[in-house]
Amino acid sequence: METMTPTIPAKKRLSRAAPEIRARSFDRVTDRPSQIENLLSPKEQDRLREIATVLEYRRGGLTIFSEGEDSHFVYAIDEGVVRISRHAENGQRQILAFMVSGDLFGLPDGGAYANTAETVSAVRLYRFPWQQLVRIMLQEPQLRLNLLVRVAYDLRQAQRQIMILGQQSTNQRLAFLVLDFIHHPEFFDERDGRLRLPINRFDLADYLGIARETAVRAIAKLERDGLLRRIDPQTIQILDIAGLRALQWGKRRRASIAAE
Amino acid sequence: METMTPTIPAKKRLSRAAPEIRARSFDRVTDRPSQIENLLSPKEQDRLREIATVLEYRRGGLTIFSEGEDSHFVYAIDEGVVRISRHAENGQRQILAFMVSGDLFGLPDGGAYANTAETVSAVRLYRFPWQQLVRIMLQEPQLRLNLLVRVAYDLRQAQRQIMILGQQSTNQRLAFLVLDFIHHPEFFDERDGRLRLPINRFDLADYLGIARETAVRAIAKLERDGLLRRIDPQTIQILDIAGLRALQWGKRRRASIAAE
DNA sequence: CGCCGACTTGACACCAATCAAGATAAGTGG
DNA sequence: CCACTTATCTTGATTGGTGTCAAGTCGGCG
Repeated sequence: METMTPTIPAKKRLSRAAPEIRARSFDRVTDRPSQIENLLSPKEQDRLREIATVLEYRRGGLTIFSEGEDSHFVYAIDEGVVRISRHAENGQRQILAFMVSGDLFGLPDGGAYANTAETVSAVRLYRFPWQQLVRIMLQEPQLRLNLLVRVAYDLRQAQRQIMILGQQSTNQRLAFLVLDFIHHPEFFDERDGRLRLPINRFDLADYLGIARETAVRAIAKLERDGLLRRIDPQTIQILDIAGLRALQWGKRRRASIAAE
Repeated sequence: METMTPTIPAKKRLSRAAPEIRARSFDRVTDRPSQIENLLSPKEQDRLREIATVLEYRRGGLTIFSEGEDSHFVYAIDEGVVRISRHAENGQRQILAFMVSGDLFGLPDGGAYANTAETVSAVRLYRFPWQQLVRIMLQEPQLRLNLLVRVAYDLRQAQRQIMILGQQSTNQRLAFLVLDFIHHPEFFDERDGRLRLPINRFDLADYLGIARETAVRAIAKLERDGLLRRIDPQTIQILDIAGLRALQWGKRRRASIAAE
């Protein structure tokens, strides 16, 4: 819920007078819970439950829907992890987001799904018929506004991902991913510092926009630096959270001089 | 308006049985006009005009708002180009999008702007007080739904940018940018094939997530390959659109074997 | 036990970031 | 209008990072 509103130094604004020099600034991490329960009144939740179907996927690797298919349903995750991806013509896959419990996905784009959704682990989710959802929204103004808030939140997250892919080095990207997962208690055990990565190296690489081997090497690098330790391929122990935080916003290879 | 819904070959879906091999697929380019006029009825446009203020910025490089500032207004562009960017703590800047006439920006995120908006050229835009806009939306259900559509569209665009940054090579990214601008008649003259790039190399690089010099070299490369020709730094002549299209989805350095 | 898939590490080539320097264009003031 | 300043664009040389290929290890499962 940390909606930080830091002040920005006006004099450090990028101006014509400081050419080819970038202004020093900050990043607002829009990192707030996205539980559907937090956004809906009990009454609205009841309305939704009436039209919801519970779906169970017993293992990972199953397709919920594919990009280009006609879209009739919207989904909300009750438990498990789902990957949202998009494929290029040449077969390249980019994972746009990992969805966890409480997240919403499958909003239609011109009647069709824009992305592909697949299970990463066993998943239980709610399925809402889009047409009925629209009908309810017409009656419940607040619900529609909440949906807008959700989409706006997803947009912020996507923009954050653009920042990471466009500006951060491989190691920094990995630090982001690790720190993101740490916020989910279902994966991170605070007592022993162990983090279970629910995704394999392949998905991890396609999410960070790097090659599998590079992802492995990045993990090995963080291990050499004493920031974490590999227990097994799916489990790591976090040794230095502060160090990870320092890494994620530290200087990049592509250093840009701040306007002083 | 090209809402393509290509069929997806079901057998080429990624499966556990084909490990470490990525499925061949496609990309749905959600490339449709985003003119506010197309989405609103005359009546709704009138309601909006009542509360709108027209702002004029005489040159580029001016700040409309900065990330972290309290947000009270939403903006729509009538003419000119605006860059939406976000800054990291270490001073790195990522340009998230270039907004042109008809585009909407400045939606608040928890009462504050999540991004920075600056003029790239002389700009005329409409400014809407957020509070009044919310009031109108409560009375006009359709308007709110339209706003949702707009945000959903922006989300698709952001996801497209994630794909480009995560999967495409430098030359391919440049091809994307060029082909995007070609769709805007205000920049591209179909008769002589001349395209005026309204942004400088610095902005271009920060948008594509590369260094300035790399952007220049990428342009030089496309020129050597006969795809375009530099008239002056801000103007290029497109010589081979088909070649650019082939480039943007062609094989990447990070080649992934398609499941055949 | 043998197979297969996921993970890991090494070698190498290539691309892109960086540093440096120069060329061109755009303002600015006399 | 010109001299001067400044910003932007461009190219070269160098180095580090990362994709790719190849090989090997580990663990699960039949």
